[in-house]
Amino acid sequence: MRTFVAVVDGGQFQHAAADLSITQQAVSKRIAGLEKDLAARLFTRTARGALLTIDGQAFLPHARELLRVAERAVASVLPGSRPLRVDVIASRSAASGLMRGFHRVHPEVELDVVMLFDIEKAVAALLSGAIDATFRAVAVPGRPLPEDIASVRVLDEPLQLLTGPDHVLAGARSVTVAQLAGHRIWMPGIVPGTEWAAYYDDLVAEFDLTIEATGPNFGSDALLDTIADTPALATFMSEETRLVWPAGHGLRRIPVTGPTPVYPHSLLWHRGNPHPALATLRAHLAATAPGHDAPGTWAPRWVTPR
Amino acid sequence: MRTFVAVVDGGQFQHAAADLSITQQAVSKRIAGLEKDLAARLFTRTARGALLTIDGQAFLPHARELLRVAERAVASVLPGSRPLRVDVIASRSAASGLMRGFHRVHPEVELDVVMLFDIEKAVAALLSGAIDATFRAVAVPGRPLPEDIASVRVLDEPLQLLTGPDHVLAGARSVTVAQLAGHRIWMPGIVPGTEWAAYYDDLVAEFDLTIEATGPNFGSDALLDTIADTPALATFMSEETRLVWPAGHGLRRIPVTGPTPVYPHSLLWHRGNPHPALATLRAHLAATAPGHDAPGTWAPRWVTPR
DNA sequence: GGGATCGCACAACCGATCGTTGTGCTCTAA
DNA sequence: TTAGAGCACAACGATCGGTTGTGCGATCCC
Repeated sequence: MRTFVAVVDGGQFQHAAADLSITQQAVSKRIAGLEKDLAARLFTRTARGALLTIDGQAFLPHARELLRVAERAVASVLPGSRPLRVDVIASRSAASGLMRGFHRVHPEVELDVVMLFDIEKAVAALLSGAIDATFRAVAVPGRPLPEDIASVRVLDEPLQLLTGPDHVLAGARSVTVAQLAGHRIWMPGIVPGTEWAAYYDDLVAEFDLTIEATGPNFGSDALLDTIADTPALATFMSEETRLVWPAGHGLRRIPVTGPTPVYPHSLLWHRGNPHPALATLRAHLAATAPGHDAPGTWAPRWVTPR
Repeated sequence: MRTFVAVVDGGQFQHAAADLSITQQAVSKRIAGLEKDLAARLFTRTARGALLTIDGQAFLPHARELLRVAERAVASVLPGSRPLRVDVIASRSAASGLMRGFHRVHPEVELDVVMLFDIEKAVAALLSGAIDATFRAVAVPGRPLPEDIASVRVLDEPLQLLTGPDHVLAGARSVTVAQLAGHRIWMPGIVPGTEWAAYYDDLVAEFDLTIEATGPNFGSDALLDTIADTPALATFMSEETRLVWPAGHGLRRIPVTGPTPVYPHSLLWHRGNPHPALATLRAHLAATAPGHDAPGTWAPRWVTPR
């Protein structure tokens, strides 16, 4: 591809050969090979150089695009000034939405979004420089953050109740946390020791709920199927999650109030990280992120204040 | 890249090897080579397979994108059902704008836009199947279209006068064609025998203008420089052309009336062309294209009526 | 706890690939 | 007609990328 583009830009094989520091014969072979693979003639050879055929003209923008993408791919793992690498807790979380908003406002900032397993791995990655920032619920009890890691609260993500059509609460327009006492809340796939586990532990302790966090996570489809078919089961789900499920399931989303449990997101970063885009991200979040600790919401006490 | 993505999808080297019909050792070597080239570890090898590192996670979307682009690149020259290939007369012409509009409405239609030299080459390309459609001013006198080539008028592109700040007409809010008699209109780069040449020949014959079509085209920058600096020179330019020129040039665009010369664009295609997207394009143009032959406009008589 | 199994890496080997040099052909311009 | 520019073909050699064979560490399971 690089050779093809070089010939187009140079106008002739010899020029491209000089550009690439190879012989004209090598360029000829490369182009011949490309034309053979594509089963299409890309250049018309003239006595004064090479001109694009129609096929070549159609191929050219794709070739340039390929080189751009390849360059970005390499840059994404380059130790130097690689794209800003941000960890989010799940692709459908509110943090992911914040990053999309950031990308809309700052499309010039190259981004790579990754998803690490838990806050421990995320903090280790911050310390090692493998990532530049992470959205997490910080300060799980008994595990203070290292000195070098800074954090700010950026967003509270409200949780809603999700039930099937035959659930007792399916008809309710909203429920209070107190009303949930005694009902079975099913949260499969919560791994002990993660911040999610700590969050639900606190929620259970404070409001006397019954949360079944056991069992493997067979994916959201299986979860939704079970919730839809089991009248006695419900689950928590972020308000922002866009669900895609087959019609006819009749799933109900019910706001929870008095108070509304919110999952508190903070941005964490390494104080010594010099990446210029990190400052841009922090400034953007400070300017645009909605508030937190609003009246009528609940978050674990161990969440760092402010 | 393909191997990298296969390992990610399969979860282990062996699985990827089976997918690609090569040995596990070959996969190991490919990944090792990629990691060496990138100077980054992409997988953590475990006893149950391979897991992405943070670098690998950041790299993955770029790798997938690269494969997508490569696939599209190959498809662009595939003889089978390749993208719809449309020829436009210039990248800044109104036809180009029509294609952008089509792409907005039908983003699912894969497009390749090319630019051929003149209508003869374009018609030959239509007949050979190298392109699927072309925007041209059809029926240059003495050269009827072949039987198999169909055409419809789609758009009239009004021309404006472009002058420097010191031109006699620079202050006019609009000029009539009659007022242009005697003034020197400079249109460098018009190649004899093309439809552009035929167009200006007719314009000159009908309104007794002085158009200097001689001289090589040194690019639009040189043209604009000369127009800006030469009080006695003006040129025609499409109303839609967005100019980018240094501040201070003081170029003036002056509408031409009584009548307004318009460059008539038609869509040409091969009657036997079965490309499904061709019908989509024709339907889109029929539904959305502005009218033509409006009162107060002028186009050469040899333009196909209707 | 120890053998069986799983999964990846290293080594040796070998054919295909891709570069080189040398040469010939064709088209253009003087 | 000739000189030169520009690309293709041929022969050759180094490197690359595949294979087979084997080793090593981790996990699983009785």
